[in-house]
Amino acid sequence: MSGVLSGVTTSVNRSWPIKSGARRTTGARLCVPLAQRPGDAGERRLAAPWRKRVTVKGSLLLTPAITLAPIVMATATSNHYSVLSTPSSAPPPHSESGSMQQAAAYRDAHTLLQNDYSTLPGAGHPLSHAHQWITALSHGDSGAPWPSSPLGEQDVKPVLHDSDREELQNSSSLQQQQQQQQQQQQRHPHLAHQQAHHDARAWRTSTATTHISGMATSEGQSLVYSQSGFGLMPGGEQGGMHHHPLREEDHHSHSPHLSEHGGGPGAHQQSLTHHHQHGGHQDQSDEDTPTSDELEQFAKQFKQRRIKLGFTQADVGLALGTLYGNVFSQTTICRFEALQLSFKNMCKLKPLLNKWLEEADSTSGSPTSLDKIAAQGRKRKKRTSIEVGVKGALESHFLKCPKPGAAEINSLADSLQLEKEVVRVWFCNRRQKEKRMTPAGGQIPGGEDMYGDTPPRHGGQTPVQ
DNA sequence: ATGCATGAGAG
DNA sequence: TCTCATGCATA
Repeated sequence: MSGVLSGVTTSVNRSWPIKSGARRTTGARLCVPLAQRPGDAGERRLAAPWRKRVTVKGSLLLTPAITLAPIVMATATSNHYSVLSTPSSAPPPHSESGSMQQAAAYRDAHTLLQNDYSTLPGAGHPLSHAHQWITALSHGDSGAPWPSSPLGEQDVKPVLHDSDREELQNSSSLQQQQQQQQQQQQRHPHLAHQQAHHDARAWRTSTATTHISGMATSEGQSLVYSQSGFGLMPGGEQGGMHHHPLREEDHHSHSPHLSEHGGGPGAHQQSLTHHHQHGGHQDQSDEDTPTSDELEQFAKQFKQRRIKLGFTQADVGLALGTLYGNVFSQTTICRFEALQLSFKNMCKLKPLLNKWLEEADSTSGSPTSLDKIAAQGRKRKKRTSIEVGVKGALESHFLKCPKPGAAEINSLADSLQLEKEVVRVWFCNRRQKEKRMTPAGGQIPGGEDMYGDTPPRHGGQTPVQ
Protein backbone atom coordinates (compact mmCIF):
# COMPACT_ATOMS: atom_id res chain seq x y z
CA MET A 1 0.00 0.00 0.00
CA SER A 2 1.10 3.43 0.76
CA GLY A 3 3.07 4.18 -2.26
CA VAL A 4 5.62 6.82 -2.16
CA LEU A 5 3.83 9.93 -1.45
CA SER A 6 5.19 12.90 -3.06
CA GLY A 7 6.75 15.41 -0.86
CA VAL A 8 6.14 15.85 2.72
CA THR A 9 2.52 16.44 2.46
CA THR A 10 2.80 18.45 5.48
CA SER A 11 0.08 20.90 5.35
CA VAL A 12 1.56 21.98 8.51
CA ASN A 13 0.18 24.99 10.01
CA ARG A 14 3.28 26.72 10.98
CA SER A 15 1.50 28.99 13.26
CA TRP A 16 0.64 26.41 15.77
CA PRO A 17 1.85 27.52 19.08
CA ILE A 18 3.93 25.21 20.99
CA LYS A 19 2.20 24.99 24.20
CA SER A 20 3.36 25.76 27.61
CA GLY A 21 6.33 23.64 28.13
CA ALA A 22 7.71 24.74 24.85
CA ARG A 23 10.12 21.97 24.59
CA ARG A 24 13.17 23.14 26.22
CA THR A 25 16.26 22.07 24.65
CA THR A 26 18.01 20.15 27.22
CA GLY A 27 21.08 18.15 27.13
CA ALA A 28 21.29 15.27 24.86
CA ARG A 29 20.77 11.93 26.28
CA LEU A 30 22.49 8.74 25.88
CA CYS A 31 21.20 6.66 23.18
CA VAL A 32 20.74 3.12 23.99
CA PRO A 33 20.94 1.50 20.68
CA LEU A 34 18.06 -0.70 20.10
CA ALA A 35 18.89 -4.14 19.22
CA GLN A 36 18.87 -4.14 15.56
CA ARG A 37 16.08 -6.11 14.27
CA PRO A 38 16.16 -7.97 11.09
CA GLY A 39 13.60 -6.33 9.03
CA ASP A 40 13.72 -2.98 10.55
CA ALA A 41 12.68 0.20 8.92
CA GLY A 42 9.17 0.56 7.96
CA GLU A 43 6.29 0.04 10.18
CA ARG A 44 6.79 -3.07 11.98
CA ARG A 45 3.96 -4.53 13.75
CA LEU A 46 4.69 -5.47 17.20
CA ALA A 47 2.64 -7.45 19.47
CA ALA A 48 1.54 -5.90 22.63
CA PRO A 49 3.99 -6.54 25.36
CA TRP A 50 1.33 -7.96 27.50
CA ARG A 51 0.51 -10.52 24.98
CA LYS A 52 2.92 -12.98 26.20
CA ARG A 53 0.87 -15.45 27.94
CA VAL A 54 1.35 -18.70 29.52
CA THR A 55 -2.12 -19.65 30.05
CA VAL A 56 -3.70 -22.43 31.77
CA LYS A 57 -7.28 -22.74 31.08
CA GLY A 58 -9.46 -23.57 33.89
CA SER A 59 -12.89 -24.87 33.76
CA LEU A 60 -15.57 -22.42 33.10
CA LEU A 61 -17.35 -21.08 35.97
CA LEU A 62 -19.89 -18.76 34.73
CA THR A 63 -21.67 -16.97 37.36
CA PRO A 64 -25.12 -15.89 36.62
CA ALA A 65 -25.41 -13.02 38.90
CA ILE A 66 -23.92 -9.96 37.57
CA THR A 67 -23.11 -7.38 40.03
CA LEU A 68 -23.09 -4.19 38.26
CA ALA A 69 -20.72 -2.38 40.36
CA PRO A 70 -21.24 1.29 40.24
CA ILE A 71 -18.81 2.13 37.70
CA VAL A 72 -17.73 5.61 38.05
CA MET A 73 -14.97 5.03 35.77
CA ALA A 74 -13.12 7.84 34.42
CA THR A 75 -10.22 8.35 32.28
CA ALA A 76 -7.65 10.94 32.01
CA THR A 77 -9.16 14.13 31.02
CA SER A 78 -7.70 15.22 27.90
CA ASN A 79 -10.65 16.17 26.02
CA HIS A 80 -10.79 19.84 26.22
CA TYR A 81 -12.72 20.37 23.19
CA SER A 82 -15.56 18.15 23.86
CA VAL A 83 -18.77 19.79 24.60
CA LEU A 84 -22.15 18.44 24.98
CA SER A 85 -24.57 19.25 22.37
CA THR A 86 -28.20 18.71 22.45
CA PRO A 87 -29.51 15.69 20.71
CA SER A 88 -31.06 17.70 18.05
CA SER A 89 -28.43 20.27 17.66
CA ALA A 90 -26.90 20.26 14.32
CA PRO A 91 -23.24 20.11 13.94
CA PRO A 92 -21.68 23.38 14.77
CA PRO A 93 -20.98 25.59 11.86
CA HIS A 94 -17.53 26.44 12.87
CA SER A 95 -14.67 24.18 12.30
CA GLU A 96 -12.33 25.36 9.73
CA SER A 97 -11.19 21.97 8.94
CA GLY A 98 -14.61 21.18 7.84
CA SER A 99 -14.32 17.60 8.68
CA MET A 100 -14.99 17.88 12.27
CA GLN A 101 -18.43 16.56 12.23
CA GLN A 102 -17.51 13.65 10.22
CA ALA A 103 -18.00 11.21 12.96
CA ALA A 104 -21.28 12.57 14.08
CA ALA A 105 -22.60 12.75 10.62
CA TYR A 106 -21.50 9.30 9.95
CA ARG A 107 -23.08 8.10 13.03
CA ASP A 108 -26.34 9.68 12.28
CA ALA A 109 -26.42 8.26 8.88
CA HIS A 110 -25.61 4.98 10.31
CA THR A 111 -28.36 5.24 12.76
CA LEU A 112 -30.78 5.86 10.04
CA LEU A 113 -29.59 2.89 8.24
CA GLN A 114 -29.92 0.82 11.25
CA ASN A 115 -33.48 1.76 11.60
CA ASP A 116 -34.08 0.22 8.31
CA TYR A 117 -32.74 -2.99 9.42
CA SER A 118 -35.75 -4.24 11.14
CA THR A 119 -33.77 -7.19 12.08
CA LEU A 120 -31.31 -5.23 13.96
CA PRO A 121 -31.92 -4.63 17.56
CA GLY A 122 -32.05 -1.02 16.91
CA ALA A 123 -29.66 1.74 16.83
CA GLY A 124 -28.90 2.92 20.19
CA HIS A 125 -30.23 1.78 23.38
CA PRO A 126 -32.37 3.26 25.98
CA LEU A 127 -29.49 4.10 28.05
CA SER A 128 -29.63 7.73 28.16
CA HIS A 129 -28.85 8.88 31.54
CA ALA A 130 -25.79 9.73 33.35
CA HIS A 131 -24.96 12.96 31.88
CA GLN A 132 -24.25 14.89 34.91
CA TRP A 133 -20.58 14.63 34.57
CA ILE A 134 -20.66 15.87 31.11
CA THR A 135 -21.40 19.32 32.13
CA ALA A 136 -18.83 19.30 34.74
CA LEU A 137 -16.32 21.78 33.75
CA SER A 138 -12.85 21.00 34.58
CA HIS A 139 -9.95 23.24 34.90
CA GLY A 140 -9.82 26.09 32.58
CA ASP A 141 -7.23 25.46 30.11
CA SER A 142 -4.48 27.84 30.18
CA GLY A 143 -2.15 27.81 27.40
CA ALA A 144 -4.58 26.27 25.09
CA PRO A 145 -2.83 25.96 21.86
CA TRP A 146 -5.85 26.53 19.87
CA PRO A 147 -8.37 29.23 20.15
CA SER A 148 -11.11 27.75 22.09
CA SER A 149 -14.62 27.81 21.01
CA PRO A 150 -16.81 30.39 22.59
CA LEU A 151 -18.43 27.68 24.49
CA GLY A 152 -15.37 27.09 26.36
CA GLU A 153 -13.84 23.79 26.98
CA GLN A 154 -15.73 21.36 28.93
CA ASP A 155 -14.30 18.28 30.07
CA VAL A 156 -16.22 15.27 29.33
CA LYS A 157 -14.33 13.05 31.53
CA PRO A 158 -13.98 13.22 35.19
CA VAL A 159 -10.49 13.22 36.36
CA LEU A 160 -9.18 10.28 38.09
CA HIS A 161 -5.76 9.42 39.05
CA ASP A 162 -4.28 6.19 38.22
CA SER A 163 -4.33 5.04 41.70
CA ASP A 164 -7.99 5.65 41.70
CA ARG A 165 -8.44 3.83 38.55
CA GLU A 166 -6.67 0.92 39.91
CA GLU A 167 -8.92 0.91 42.81
CA LEU A 168 -11.86 1.02 40.63
CA GLN A 169 -10.65 -1.93 38.85
CA ASN A 170 -10.24 -3.76 41.98
CA SER A 171 -13.36 -2.55 43.49
CA SER A 172 -15.02 -5.85 43.51
CA SER A 173 -16.68 -6.67 46.68
CA LEU A 174 -14.29 -9.27 47.78
CA GLN A 175 -10.86 -8.01 47.83
CA GLN A 176 -8.15 -10.15 49.05
CA GLN A 177 -5.31 -9.08 51.09
CA GLN A 178 -3.11 -9.73 48.23
CA GLN A 179 -4.86 -7.20 46.25
CA GLN A 180 -4.41 -4.72 48.92
CA GLN A 181 -0.80 -5.37 48.93
CA GLN A 182 -0.92 -5.05 45.30
CA GLN A 183 -2.36 -1.67 45.54
CA GLN A 184 0.25 -0.66 47.90
CA GLN A 185 2.79 -1.70 45.49
CA GLN A 186 1.14 0.22 42.86
CA ARG A 187 1.50 3.23 44.89
CA HIS A 188 5.04 2.46 45.47
CA PRO A 189 6.55 1.62 42.21
CA HIS A 190 9.88 1.04 43.69
CA LEU A 191 8.45 -1.80 45.57
CA ALA A 192 6.90 -3.17 42.54
CA HIS A 193 10.16 -3.00 40.82
CA GLN A 194 11.40 -5.70 42.95
CA GLN A 195 9.12 -7.85 41.05
CA ALA A 196 10.26 -9.39 37.97
CA HIS A 197 10.07 -7.11 35.09
CA HIS A 198 9.73 -8.57 31.82
CA ASP A 199 11.13 -7.32 28.73
CA ALA A 200 9.01 -4.90 26.95
CA ARG A 201 8.96 -7.28 24.14
CA ALA A 202 8.23 -10.30 26.13
CA TRP A 203 4.99 -10.57 24.31
CA ARG A 204 6.79 -12.70 21.91
CA THR A 205 6.49 -15.52 24.29
CA SER A 206 2.92 -16.24 23.99
CA THR A 207 1.81 -19.75 24.20
CA ALA A 208 -0.89 -21.58 22.58
CA THR A 209 -4.24 -21.33 24.07
CA THR A 210 -5.38 -24.60 25.21
CA HIS A 211 -7.88 -25.80 27.57
CA ILE A 212 -6.66 -27.46 30.56
CA SER A 213 -8.77 -28.45 33.34
CA GLY A 214 -7.60 -27.62 36.67
CA MET A 215 -6.35 -24.39 37.84
CA ALA A 216 -3.33 -23.54 39.64
CA THR A 217 -1.05 -20.79 38.98
CA SER A 218 2.55 -21.29 38.73
CA GLU A 219 2.56 -20.15 42.23
CA GLY A 220 0.41 -22.89 43.30
CA GLN A 221 -2.52 -20.74 43.89
CA SER A 222 -5.79 -22.02 43.01
CA LEU A 223 -8.10 -19.63 41.55
CA VAL A 224 -11.41 -19.72 40.04
CA TYR A 225 -11.89 -16.93 37.81
CA SER A 226 -15.40 -16.05 37.27
CA GLN A 227 -16.41 -13.25 35.25
CA SER A 228 -19.47 -11.97 33.71
CA GLY A 229 -20.10 -10.77 30.33
CA PHE A 230 -19.55 -13.84 28.43
CA GLY A 231 -22.92 -15.07 29.08
CA LEU A 232 -24.34 -13.21 26.24
CA MET A 233 -22.42 -14.84 23.61
CA PRO A 234 -24.85 -16.39 21.34
CA GLY A 235 -24.45 -19.97 20.77
CA GLY A 236 -22.42 -20.38 17.73
CA GLU A 237 -20.23 -17.44 18.24
CA GLN A 238 -17.24 -18.71 19.92
CA GLY A 239 -15.82 -21.75 21.00
CA GLY A 240 -14.20 -20.73 24.02
CA MET A 241 -14.57 -18.30 26.62
CA HIS A 242 -11.96 -19.34 28.88
CA HIS A 243 -11.68 -18.21 32.32
CA HIS A 244 -8.54 -19.02 33.84
CA PRO A 245 -6.47 -17.96 36.66
CA LEU A 246 -3.21 -16.91 35.40
CA ARG A 247 -2.94 -13.27 35.37
CA GLU A 248 -0.72 -11.35 33.22
CA GLU A 249 1.32 -9.01 35.12
CA ASP A 250 2.32 -6.11 33.23
CA HIS A 251 -0.47 -3.84 33.93
CA HIS A 252 -0.56 -3.07 37.54
CA SER A 253 2.61 -1.45 38.42
CA HIS A 254 1.56 1.89 37.56
CA SER A 255 5.01 3.14 37.48
CA PRO A 256 4.65 5.73 34.87
CA HIS A 257 7.92 4.87 33.48
CA LEU A 258 7.73 1.44 32.29
CA SER A 259 10.58 2.43 30.28
CA GLU A 260 11.11 0.02 27.63
CA HIS A 261 14.52 -0.97 26.68
CA GLY A 262 15.74 1.11 29.48
CA GLY A 263 16.41 -2.11 31.08
CA GLY A 264 14.76 -0.50 33.90
CA PRO A 265 11.29 -0.90 34.38
CA GLY A 266 9.39 -3.16 32.42
CA ALA A 267 8.18 -3.38 35.84
CA HIS A 268 5.70 -6.02 35.68
CA GLN A 269 5.26 -7.89 38.75
CA GLN A 270 4.16 -11.29 38.14
CA SER A 271 3.20 -12.00 41.59
CA LEU A 272 -0.28 -11.01 41.10
CA THR A 273 -1.55 -13.47 43.45
CA HIS A 274 -5.12 -13.35 44.01
CA HIS A 275 -7.03 -16.38 44.54
CA HIS A 276 -10.59 -15.76 44.56
CA GLN A 277 -12.72 -17.28 46.98
CA HIS A 278 -15.53 -18.52 45.07
CA GLY A 279 -18.21 -20.67 46.09
CA GLY A 280 -20.64 -18.94 44.04
CA HIS A 281 -19.22 -16.08 42.40
CA GLN A 282 -18.28 -12.70 43.32
CA ASP A 283 -16.08 -10.36 41.60
CA GLN A 284 -18.54 -9.55 39.01
CA SER A 285 -18.18 -6.93 36.48
CA ASP A 286 -14.83 -8.16 35.56
CA GLU A 287 -13.37 -5.83 37.95
CA ASP A 288 -10.77 -8.37 38.22
CA THR A 289 -7.71 -8.34 36.23
CA PRO A 290 -8.25 -10.48 33.25
CA THR A 291 -5.57 -12.34 31.54
CA SER A 292 -4.42 -11.34 28.19
CA ASP A 293 -6.15 -14.33 26.87
CA GLU A 294 -9.37 -13.31 28.33
CA LEU A 295 -8.94 -9.90 26.98
CA GLU A 296 -8.30 -11.24 23.62
CA GLN A 297 -11.29 -13.43 23.84
CA PHE A 298 -13.42 -10.68 25.02
CA ALA A 299 -12.26 -8.33 22.38
CA LYS A 300 -13.18 -10.76 19.72
CA GLN A 301 -16.50 -11.56 21.12
CA PHE A 302 -17.17 -7.99 21.69
CA LYS A 303 -16.51 -7.16 18.16
CA GLN A 304 -18.69 -9.89 16.91
CA ARG A 305 -21.54 -8.93 19.08
CA ARG A 306 -21.16 -5.34 18.30
CA ILE A 307 -21.36 -6.03 14.66
CA LYS A 308 -24.28 -8.29 15.01
CA LEU A 309 -26.10 -5.77 17.00
CA GLY A 310 -25.46 -3.33 14.29
CA PHE A 311 -23.37 -0.85 16.09
CA THR A 312 -20.37 0.88 14.83
CA GLN A 313 -17.33 1.44 16.91
CA ALA A 314 -18.27 5.04 17.09
CA ASP A 315 -21.67 4.17 18.40
CA VAL A 316 -20.19 2.20 21.16
CA GLY A 317 -17.86 4.95 22.05
CA LEU A 318 -20.65 7.39 22.39
CA ALA A 319 -22.84 4.96 24.19
CA LEU A 320 -20.21 4.44 26.76
CA GLY A 321 -20.32 8.09 27.41
CA THR A 322 -24.02 7.99 27.76
CA LEU A 323 -23.86 5.05 30.00
CA TYR A 324 -20.92 5.64 32.15
CA GLY A 325 -19.84 9.06 31.44
CA ASN A 326 -16.88 8.03 29.51
CA VAL A 327 -17.01 8.91 25.94
CA PHE A 328 -14.62 7.12 23.75
CA SER A 329 -13.80 7.58 20.19
CA GLN A 330 -14.11 5.18 17.40
CA THR A 331 -10.41 4.97 17.50
CA THR A 332 -10.31 3.70 20.98
CA ILE A 333 -12.96 1.14 20.44
CA CYS A 334 -11.21 0.05 17.37
CA ARG A 335 -7.96 -0.28 19.16
CA PHE A 336 -9.60 -2.19 21.88
CA GLU A 337 -10.98 -4.68 19.48
CA ALA A 338 -7.68 -4.92 17.81
CA LEU A 339 -5.92 -5.32 21.09
CA GLN A 340 -3.85 -2.35 20.39
CA LEU A 341 -4.02 -0.83 23.74
CA SER A 342 -1.82 -1.40 26.66
CA PHE A 343 -2.76 -4.22 28.87
CA LYS A 344 -3.73 -1.87 31.57
CA ASN A 345 -5.83 0.13 29.27
CA MET A 346 -7.51 -2.95 27.99
CA CYS A 347 -8.34 -3.98 31.47
CA LYS A 348 -9.80 -0.66 32.15
CA LEU A 349 -12.03 -0.61 29.19
CA LYS A 350 -13.17 -4.12 29.30
CA PRO A 351 -15.66 -3.72 32.11
CA LEU A 352 -17.25 -0.83 30.38
CA LEU A 353 -17.50 -2.50 27.09
CA ASN A 354 -18.70 -5.57 28.73
CA LYS A 355 -21.45 -3.78 30.38
CA TRP A 356 -22.37 -1.99 27.27
CA LEU A 357 -22.60 -5.28 25.57
CA GLU A 358 -24.96 -6.55 28.13
CA GLU A 359 -27.09 -3.53 27.87
CA ALA A 360 -27.07 -3.42 24.18
CA ASP A 361 -27.90 -7.02 24.07
CA SER A 362 -30.76 -6.91 26.43
CA THR A 363 -32.24 -3.68 25.35
CA SER A 364 -31.90 -4.46 21.77
CA GLY A 365 -34.97 -3.16 20.26
CA SER A 366 -35.29 0.04 22.00
CA PRO A 367 -35.92 3.02 19.86
CA THR A 368 -33.93 5.62 21.58
CA SER A 369 -31.10 6.88 19.66
CA LEU A 370 -27.81 7.34 21.14
CA ASP A 371 -27.40 10.58 22.76
CA LYS A 372 -25.32 12.79 20.86
CA ILE A 373 -22.28 14.03 22.33
CA ALA A 374 -20.44 15.80 19.75
CA ALA A 375 -16.88 16.47 20.04
CA GLN A 376 -16.00 19.77 18.79
CA GLY A 377 -13.99 22.58 19.89
CA ARG A 378 -10.75 24.14 19.29
CA LYS A 379 -8.68 23.45 16.38
CA ARG A 380 -5.99 21.06 16.13
CA LYS A 381 -2.82 21.27 14.31
CA LYS A 382 -3.14 19.98 10.86
CA ARG A 383 -1.84 16.55 10.71
CA THR A 384 1.58 16.39 9.28
CA SER A 385 2.11 13.77 6.74
CA ILE A 386 5.61 12.57 6.77
CA GLU A 387 7.05 11.38 3.59
CA VAL A 388 8.05 7.78 3.37
CA GLY A 389 11.63 8.55 2.85
CA VAL A 390 11.72 10.79 5.82
CA LYS A 391 9.91 8.21 7.77
CA GLY A 392 12.51 5.73 6.90
CA ALA A 393 15.13 8.04 8.16
CA LEU A 394 13.31 8.53 11.38
CA GLU A 395 12.87 4.86 11.65
CA SER A 396 16.50 4.12 11.32
CA HIS A 397 17.28 6.77 13.82
CA PHE A 398 14.84 5.23 16.11
CA LEU A 399 16.61 1.96 15.92
CA LYS A 400 19.79 3.57 16.92
CA CYS A 401 18.33 5.82 19.42
CA PRO A 402 14.73 5.47 20.41
CA LYS A 403 15.01 8.30 22.80
CA PRO A 404 16.82 11.12 21.19
CA GLY A 405 17.58 14.13 23.21
CA ALA A 406 16.46 17.56 22.35
CA ALA A 407 19.65 18.25 20.56
CA GLU A 408 19.32 15.24 18.40
CA ILE A 409 15.77 15.94 17.71
CA ASN A 410 16.76 19.33 16.63
CA SER A 411 19.38 18.23 14.26
CA LEU A 412 17.18 15.51 13.00
CA ALA A 413 14.38 17.87 12.45
CA ASP A 414 16.75 20.12 10.75
CA SER A 415 18.13 17.59 8.39
CA LEU A 416 14.78 16.16 7.64
CA GLN A 417 13.21 19.51 7.41
CA LEU A 418 10.56 18.82 9.85
CA GLU A 419 9.50 20.77 12.81
CA LYS A 420 11.17 19.79 15.93
CA GLU A 421 7.87 19.16 17.54
CA VAL A 422 6.89 16.88 14.78
CA VAL A 423 10.01 14.87 15.22
CA ARG A 424 9.61 14.76 18.92
CA VAL A 425 6.08 13.59 18.68
CA TRP A 426 7.03 11.10 16.10
CA PHE A 427 9.45 9.52 18.47
CA CYS A 428 6.98 9.54 21.25
CA ASN A 429 4.44 7.83 19.13
CA ARG A 430 6.96 5.46 17.81
CA ARG A 431 7.93 4.44 21.26
CA GLN A 432 4.39 4.05 22.23
CA LYS A 433 3.82 1.96 19.24
CA GLU A 434 6.75 -0.15 20.05
CA LYS A 435 5.20 -0.87 23.32
CA ARG A 436 1.73 -1.69 22.49
CA MET A 437 1.46 -2.58 18.96
CA THR A 438 -0.37 -5.68 18.23
CA PRO A 439 -0.88 -7.48 15.04
CA ALA A 440 -4.41 -7.61 16.10
CA GLY A 441 -6.24 -8.83 13.08
CA GLY A 442 -3.64 -11.42 12.90
CA GLN A 443 -0.17 -11.08 11.79
CA ILE A 444 0.39 -9.63 8.50
CA PRO A 445 0.65 -12.58 6.21
CA GLY A 446 3.75 -12.18 4.24
CA GLY A 447 4.41 -9.31 6.46
CA GLU A 448 7.18 -8.89 8.79
CA ASP A 449 8.22 -11.55 11.01
CA MET A 450 8.81 -9.14 13.69
CA TYR A 451 12.14 -10.12 14.87
CA GLY A 452 12.37 -13.34 13.21
CA ASP A 453 10.57 -15.21 15.83
CA THR A 454 7.07 -14.17 15.71
CA PRO A 455 5.12 -16.20 18.13
CA PRO A 456 2.55 -18.32 16.51
CA ARG A 457 -0.57 -16.46 17.13
CA HIS A 458 -2.61 -18.94 18.99
CA GLY A 459 -5.14 -20.40 16.76
CA GLY A 460 -7.44 -17.60 17.19
CA GLN A 461 -10.71 -17.07 15.58
CA THR A 462 -11.01 -15.72 12.20
CA PRO A 463 -10.89 -12.04 12.26
CA VAL A 464 -14.25 -10.59 11.96
CA GLN A 465 -14.85 -7.93 9.48
C1' DA B 1 -7.44 1.14 10.60
C1' DT B 2 -3.82 4.09 11.77
C1' DG B 3 -0.75 8.30 11.68
C1' DC B 4 0.10 12.33 13.96
C1' DA B 5 -1.44 15.13 17.87
C1' DT B 6 -2.93 16.72 22.60
C1' DG B 7 -2.71 17.00 27.40
C1' DA B 8 -2.37 15.18 32.16
C1' DG B 9 0.64 13.57 35.30
C1' DA B 10 5.06 12.35 36.85
C1' DG B 11 9.85 12.88 37.29
C1' DT C 1 10.93 15.84 28.99
C1' DC C 2 8.74 11.46 29.10
C1' DT C 3 4.91 8.19 29.31
C1' DC C 4 0.32 7.13 28.68
C1' DA C 5 -4.39 7.40 27.33
C1' DT C 6 -6.92 9.01 23.93
C1' DG C 7 -8.73 11.24 19.68
C1' DC C 8 -8.97 13.97 15.20
C1' DA C 9 -8.02 13.41 10.67
C1' DT C 10 -6.82 10.73 7.06
C1' DA C 11 -5.29 6.77 4.17
